[in-house]
Amino acid sequence: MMTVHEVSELTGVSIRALHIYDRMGLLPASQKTESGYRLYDDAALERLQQVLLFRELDFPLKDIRKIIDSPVFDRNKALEQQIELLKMKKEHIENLIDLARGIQLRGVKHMNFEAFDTKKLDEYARQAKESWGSTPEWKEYEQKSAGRTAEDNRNLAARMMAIFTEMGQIRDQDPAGEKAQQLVKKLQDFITENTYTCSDQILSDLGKAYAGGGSMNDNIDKAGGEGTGEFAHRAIEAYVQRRKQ
Amino acid sequence: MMTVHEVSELTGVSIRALHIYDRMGLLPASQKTESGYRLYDDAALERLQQVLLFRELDFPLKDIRKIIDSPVFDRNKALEQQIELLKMKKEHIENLIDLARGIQLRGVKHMNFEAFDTKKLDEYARQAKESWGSTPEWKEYEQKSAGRTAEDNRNLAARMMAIFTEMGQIRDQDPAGEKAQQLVKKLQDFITENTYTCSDQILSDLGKAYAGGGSMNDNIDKAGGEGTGEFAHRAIEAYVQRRKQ
DNA sequence: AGTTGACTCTGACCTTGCGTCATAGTTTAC
DNA sequence: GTAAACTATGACGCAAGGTCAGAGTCAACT
Repeated sequence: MMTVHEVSELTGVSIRALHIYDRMGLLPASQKTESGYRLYDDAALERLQQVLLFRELDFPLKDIRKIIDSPVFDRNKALEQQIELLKMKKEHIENLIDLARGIQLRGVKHMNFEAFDTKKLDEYARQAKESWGSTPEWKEYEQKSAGRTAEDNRNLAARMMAIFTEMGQIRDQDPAGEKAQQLVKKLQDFITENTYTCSDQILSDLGKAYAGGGSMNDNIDKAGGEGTGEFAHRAIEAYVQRRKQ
Repeated sequence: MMTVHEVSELTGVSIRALHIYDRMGLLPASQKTESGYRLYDDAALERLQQVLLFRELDFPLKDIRKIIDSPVFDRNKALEQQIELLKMKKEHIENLIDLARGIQLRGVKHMNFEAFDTKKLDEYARQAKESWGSTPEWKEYEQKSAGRTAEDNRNLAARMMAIFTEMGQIRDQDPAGEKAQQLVKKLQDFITENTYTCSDQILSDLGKAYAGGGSMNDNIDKAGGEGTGEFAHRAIEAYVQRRKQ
């Protein structure tokens, strides 16, 4: 657990910015002390890394939040897009260097402004944003979450984590057992109710993230104890397999 | 002469931005029609190119104006700095690409935020800015121009140009002749009075810019007729040489 | 000559992403 | 137990425009 100061030192993000990111839900503090001090864990840092990559690409913070919180968010897809955009930006800068060198050597008489043109880059960024906000799942999520405050969202997250805490309590039992299967159904219903229709396919995808070693995994293990994410993954697989027949 | 629309199309700068740049003196319209429409000539475009290079490097517009209008402004020095900064920016982006690739391949467990660090870049940019604002000439200029409005500045520019118009009228005569030499002295005094103490050395440097084929040259030729810049250059050289003895 | 459509002007207000106090409570270290 | 260092909230300020609104201008077609 790190304080704002420590996070700020480590990442170069100002304390003021952390306040803002917290309040707008872009990077909520993982926890708060009784006196209201913000504390951040590794999952938060991981999220911050994502945020900073998007920020570097001049995405509006609201959009970043939307993208990262999108029900269909996929880190790898995001990284690919980010790399692509970074490459375009690099190219853009190379063009500017060439332009500046050209002026140095041959004077300014060319009047070439193409190097400043960011249309391609902007267009790609627009597409990238759209790719997160135009799926049916997202539309549904938008509707259901309209008018929700950051408070509400934290509340929902807490209720979701409560389910994983329950799972954690039986993680030494059979993932295909009745209690575990009931909890999986409870989870699926909860997601459907509060975010978007959670098909078995989507549930299965989520399950992979729960055990994938990412921030999801960490969060879940924190709620239910070491190995809960892995357990949830197996329980979900059993659930989905059974329903296939 | 181009309209705002045309300039906007050519350069990608919005019309609104052009309005703002005009009002703040960063990029004054070269001329206005009776009805108040802004018109831009090639010298303005040249200046805009400089502005955009600095803007790309996230220099505040006010600083850009200061730098470009600095009595000691030197296009080549500026270009060198810009290239250096662009190279650093490029490197920064390359680091980010590496970071993103690393996360893709090996997961996020490294928690490396160094790639986001812009301290080196910021520091260099700070130095670059300072290098324009810390010469004695600049300090003097700051004092003399304190409280001057954009209107005042245009006025001064017009009075300066009037001197070149006078020069233009005698540009078929001897640059070392009495009339020409009087005008050079008038110019030197005008600069000393309104900007900073214009030593013979500085005057000589300025003279080179007047004939160098840049925007200065263009502006002067526009005020006094083709060849006036060249004439001014020679007149100044004669003036300075004579005073050396 | 009149009208239409595309431009342009100014001015006022809105927005983003913070920086900068001010004020007040909290924790840590000696 | 007190100083020094942190932290929180809130209010305000700022840059660099975007976005109308209201009004004038210009070119072109009819």
